[in-house]
Amino acid sequence: MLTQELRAEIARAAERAVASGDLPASATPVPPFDVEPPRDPRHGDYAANLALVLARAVGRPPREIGAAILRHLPAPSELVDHAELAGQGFLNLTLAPSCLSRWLRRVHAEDRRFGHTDVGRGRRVLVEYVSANPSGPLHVGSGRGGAVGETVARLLEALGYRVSREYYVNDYGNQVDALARSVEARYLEALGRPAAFPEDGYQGAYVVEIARQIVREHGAQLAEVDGAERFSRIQSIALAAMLADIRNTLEAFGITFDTWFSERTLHERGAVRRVLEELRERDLVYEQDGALWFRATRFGDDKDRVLVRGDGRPTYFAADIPYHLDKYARGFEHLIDVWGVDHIGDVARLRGGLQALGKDPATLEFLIHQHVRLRNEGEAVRMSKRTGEFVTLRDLLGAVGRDAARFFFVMTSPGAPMDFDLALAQRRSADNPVYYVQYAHARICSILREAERAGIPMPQAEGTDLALLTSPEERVLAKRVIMLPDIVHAAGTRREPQRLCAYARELAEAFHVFYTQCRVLTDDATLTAARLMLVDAARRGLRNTLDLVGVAAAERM
RNA sequence: GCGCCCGUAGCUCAGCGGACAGAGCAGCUGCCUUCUAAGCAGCGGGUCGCAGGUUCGAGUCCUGCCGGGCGCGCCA
Repeated sequence: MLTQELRAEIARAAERAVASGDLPASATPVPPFDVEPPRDPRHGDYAANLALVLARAVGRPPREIGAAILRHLPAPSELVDHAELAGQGFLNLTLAPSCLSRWLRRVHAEDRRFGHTDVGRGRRVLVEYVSANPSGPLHVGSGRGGAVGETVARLLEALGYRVSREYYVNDYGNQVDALARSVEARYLEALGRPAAFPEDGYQGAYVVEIARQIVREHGAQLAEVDGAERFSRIQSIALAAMLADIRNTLEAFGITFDTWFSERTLHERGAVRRVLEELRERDLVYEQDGALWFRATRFGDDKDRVLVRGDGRPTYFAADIPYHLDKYARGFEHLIDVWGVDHIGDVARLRGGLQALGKDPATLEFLIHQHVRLRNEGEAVRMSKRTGEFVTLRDLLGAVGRDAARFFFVMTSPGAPMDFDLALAQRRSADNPVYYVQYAHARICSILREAERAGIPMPQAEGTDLALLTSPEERVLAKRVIMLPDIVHAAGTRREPQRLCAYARELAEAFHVFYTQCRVLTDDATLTAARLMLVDAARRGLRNTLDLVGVAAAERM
């Protein structure tokens, strides 16, 4: 990362200042400090706050410290053209032309890997997301979880982690039982037989559709078999149908999971029972009112939690503990659960359950995303899964397309509730920020096609004089492109995928401004070569950013 | 009542303890015989919910309050 190079350069200057007696020894070891682009372009390309950070420890005014560091900072150098002391003690740096050139060449050399780093060092991370109950089609809230989870997974891969994507299938318990009873009733109805539709049943048309599918494939045959057997067979058919639908929808959304983990298997192979026994041995459970309770309050939860109900059936929580133990057992060092806000109350108990069994809470992380409020021309769209009146993720994809949906879901902070206005997103117009970014990419591709048509060869990294790129528009574009590694690092380590969308927009803006000010294909062959390399670097930066968000980098629009 | 999250321009939202708080939309004004006008340039628009505190420095961190959302089940 460029900021790391600059940070190291400034830290070395501070060390030299200490060595020469210009700064007291208390300035070393050099503490962490920020190097970032200032808001005001008059403050240079990057600003460092080391002098301000050191003021307290050194006991001297920041400007005095900054002046001492500045005296030992070589400039002009290959990295920094010039540096100046400003404001309360900022060191404002202007990058050397050779620095921009070197990084632009790096963009070409690394191509699809530009922006990637290796802070993860191959550590294994499991990202679990979506994990919606297979009792109905995915709704738009799952779309947000999917987009956020997928982008976080891609960010972590770009940071050098080995990432696995997992969907936890709740194929056990009340909800899938209700699904099976609903399908069973519709099946019997379809055969013209009397059937009472269950009170807690799912009303949606998809239930009728699954019932029809069973009629097509099995006729009346299943109606003849014994009740328990029939229920079980219908349940597995219904489950398979729902999961196929969910999987297809997610694939259309650009998301593919490595693992679909079945909750049922945890019960069947005794993993739930073993965890209960272990908790009992450690005296972390007690019986009350016929139920088995976990002493969650010992681990920071605000009340104890039921593991086994009075009727002997384990709760969802009881299976969640062995599920997460299984993740660790499979070799993952760090777990990220991307959950909807409706599960926020379950975080403390799961954290407590795993802590009780010796797992380090720091290795289990929750990324909670808030609700999506659907709107149509500003008016709220009512949704209810039970009555079947809701907008599915598939509906959304059909209406606004995958690119707009992915970009919109990632664009806002996961922690803030978001409004998704269907009518607005359906208007395929400039209102939509995703087009602004895609359009920049398409324009670059158009220039490259035009260059090819005119027989202008793509410049080679060696022999192209990038020092010709001196106008403000060219420098801003170059600087934005080479920021990508820092952006990916911040977005990934802080789990703030929305930074990618903000950056994509800024990079596109820098290109559009450049485009209106600077002509790429000119009679000047050396300038043309330099600008071709610049826009080709911008193309790679935009494409790599959009790849992380899951949005297509359109070559024509 | 308790817990978590959110309060930033008319609307939807960005904003990494740093310098004069930004974008898009909406409104108004200009710019296409030249690589895509899905673009660019400009004009307006703010007590960053309120009050304290920490800090050289707070929209950002801490505390309290106000407003909103979600959760607080032997549902998932």
